[in-house]
Amino acid sequence: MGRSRTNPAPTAPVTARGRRTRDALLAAGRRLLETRGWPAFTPEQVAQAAGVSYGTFYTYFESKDDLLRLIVRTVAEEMFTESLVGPATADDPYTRIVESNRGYLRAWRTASRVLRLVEQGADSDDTLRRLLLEVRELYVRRGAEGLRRLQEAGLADPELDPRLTAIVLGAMVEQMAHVIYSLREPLDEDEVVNHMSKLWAAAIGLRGRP
Amino acid sequence: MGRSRTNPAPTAPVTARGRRTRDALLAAGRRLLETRGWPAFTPEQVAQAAGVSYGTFYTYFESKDDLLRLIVRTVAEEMFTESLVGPATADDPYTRIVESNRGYLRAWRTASRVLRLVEQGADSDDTLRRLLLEVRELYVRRGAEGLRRLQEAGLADPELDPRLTAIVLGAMVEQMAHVIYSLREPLDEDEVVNHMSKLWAAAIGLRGRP
Amino acid sequence: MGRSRTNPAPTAPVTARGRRTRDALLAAGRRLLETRGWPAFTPEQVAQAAGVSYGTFYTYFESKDDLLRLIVRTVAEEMFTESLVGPATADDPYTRIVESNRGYLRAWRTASRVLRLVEQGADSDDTLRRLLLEVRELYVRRGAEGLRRLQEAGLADPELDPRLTAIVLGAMVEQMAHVIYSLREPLDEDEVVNHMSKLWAAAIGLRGRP
Amino acid sequence: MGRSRTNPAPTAPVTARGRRTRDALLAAGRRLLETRGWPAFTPEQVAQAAGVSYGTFYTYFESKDDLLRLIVRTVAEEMFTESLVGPATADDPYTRIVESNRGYLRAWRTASRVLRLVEQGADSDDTLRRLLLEVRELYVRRGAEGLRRLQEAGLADPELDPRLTAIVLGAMVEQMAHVIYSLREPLDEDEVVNHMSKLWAAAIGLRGRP
DNA sequence: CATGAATGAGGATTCATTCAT
DNA sequence: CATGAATGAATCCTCATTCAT
Repeated sequence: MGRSRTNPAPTAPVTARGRRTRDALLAAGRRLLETRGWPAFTPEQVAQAAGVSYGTFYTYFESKDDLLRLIVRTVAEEMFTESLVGPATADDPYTRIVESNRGYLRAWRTASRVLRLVEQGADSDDTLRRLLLEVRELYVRRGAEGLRRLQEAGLADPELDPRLTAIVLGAMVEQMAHVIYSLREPLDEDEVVNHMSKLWAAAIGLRGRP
Repeated sequence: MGRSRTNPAPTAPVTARGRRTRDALLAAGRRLLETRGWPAFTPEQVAQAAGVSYGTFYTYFESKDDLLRLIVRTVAEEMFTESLVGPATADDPYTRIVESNRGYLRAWRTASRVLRLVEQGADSDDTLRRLLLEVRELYVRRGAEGLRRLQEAGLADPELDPRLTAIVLGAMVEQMAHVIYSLREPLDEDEVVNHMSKLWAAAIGLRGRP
Repeated sequence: MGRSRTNPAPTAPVTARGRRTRDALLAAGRRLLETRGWPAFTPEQVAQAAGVSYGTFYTYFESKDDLLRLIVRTVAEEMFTESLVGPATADDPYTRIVESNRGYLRAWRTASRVLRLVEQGADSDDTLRRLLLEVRELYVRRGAEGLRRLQEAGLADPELDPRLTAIVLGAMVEQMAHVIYSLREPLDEDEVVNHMSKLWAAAIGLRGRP
Repeated sequence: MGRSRTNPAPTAPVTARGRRTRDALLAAGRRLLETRGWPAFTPEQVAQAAGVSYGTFYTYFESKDDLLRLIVRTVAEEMFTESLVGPATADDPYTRIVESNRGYLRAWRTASRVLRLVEQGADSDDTLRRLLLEVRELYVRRGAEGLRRLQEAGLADPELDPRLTAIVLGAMVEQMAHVIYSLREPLDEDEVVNHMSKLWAAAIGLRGRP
């Protein structure tokens, strides 16, 4: 990390086999990072977990940092994608909050570990930091818009600042994902989702639920 | 061959000078950890930052881990202490919520960086992991009790599970501390405190505010 | 933080080149230990003596201790092997004693330095200590059996306890190897062998020599 | 060890208290060396074992090597002294051999550990090496003279070279001391002394015993 | 003299990266 | 492309010795 680069920049794999190897390394790297944390995230262990030889790592990645960036990008992309799923499955606003919270919680479930790992690595360059901020921003915006729409429909307290409210909501859900999935506080996911939704509905003064 | 530690474990400093040096090392270690993260937390850099020579580090700490444990303990203790400050400064329940949120936010402000750093590596040290859990538990309990009292006084929604509610509240505040102080989202502390309090008051159905 | 070994333990070399390097390291380690003693036995010096770079040491050995164990095992095995050479080359019992003493002396010549070195540090490694005891035991048993056979054939004093006698004999030869080869007392090997044999033959009351 | 000397040469203690402290350090150093081996022989541990503070070590000894030299000299002197005790307590030559062997064995009992430790320390300067050789020489000479006297009195095989015979005898006893006291082979001291004596008497063709 | 803190060179080990085959 | 060996800077830790009080 942080060494000066002298490696030849690996080119994209051209053969199918090459692509498979590369994918295996990516997957192995991510799995290691998620399950065994930063110390296990070494080129050697990644290669081994992917079932290829040590040196092969550098056939596909310029450096360890290179792989890390790619993993984070992948995780971020998944979160972007996930955030688009079923933007309005239900009619009932409360049910939409529940669904949104559940989706949000699950998105963080997958990503939380990796993202937190990166967040504190002082090594992590600014590209990553900005990427993380973008991911958060996406969710914030989505939440803010949802609230605005409710306010416009007269279903939520019109005094609340949508953006700030969404930030606070996002913080709550993100940290709960960490509490449940990483710290392993013995809580039932469904119960938490329901509770958070109930609290949130009350917090924004949601009208229109039974 | 096994080496089995022949040197005695470092003892507490006897002279004033020793105490000063030790304190300087502790402070330097904590500062480094907070400001420059894990990679900067090396005995060499800590010693240098404290203005003493390399080996002096080991006059006072058995190992790098030893110092880390002490720092985390210090941070945790500060949070315990801070949690006791002014348990009931105000009569008005809403004001109490505001004050409590402000205190909570500030407690995490100091500790958040260090505690998150440790959280990741905490796989390897159960002592620390347990300490972190205790700190969180303290805040959870305090929040749950506050809510219960409000419920008993007929001032809050009696249906809410106090513990779960407190966990969610804690998650919100802790993560907001991170968002504000580490990610440096440009938010005004007072505004955030007020907003969180307002949301929370509504969430628990607080009665008795103007 | 505990660190808990993330790198895999070194595996046996796969290529011929690897085998050569590993052998060179083993040989260099042993040579250093024999000729320049414990303080010269550092991974750095071993690597340098083997003509490879510093880190290569750890490609083949888990640690300095690991190499030491291997060396001692090698030395011990050589002694086991050597102890089997020509168990009965001569008919004449006296000649057999001479040959046995010469073999014994030479076995210790090679091993003495290394084994004594380890004997001191052996507090810390029971594996090695036991190995050393086994080597000695092997020679003791062999000597005891030889004596018993002579006694049964009516060629040696039947009153002597075979085991104790063999221990004493072993002690004599082992220490003479040290005196000659390590302390460099200027003595002729042949002369010493003959003298020891003569004394020993008389000591056990050997009959049947001219 | 082996550092260039910049220390002021400690002077001999003038006060009684000074002498006591110095003696305590010497004793502690020797005890540590004998009982816990080389790794425990550090200035710090010696000071601690002597009940004085760390720095005091250097009030009395120029260096760790300095103390080591003094210890070895002390041990050597004891062996010199011991070798003079009762040079002819008994009339009977066999009894004299027994007594001599017992004395020899015991002398090595005390010294063996320390002397072997020093023997292999490549650090140990030539002064020590020469001292060790002198100690051995003393015992060799004594043994050789004893044998010569027996030969002149017609009580021992006149063909034996006295010096070589004494060297071999010395080797046997010295190593037996090691086997018994350091390797802790479970042997009875008296039995060993008697057995060695019997063997030796036969080896030199001693006449004149019952 | 005694004390306890300070020093820093030296030693063991790790691991990201490069290289020869 | 793949492989496994080689490299060496960086890191943690030890300990003999020096120094300030």
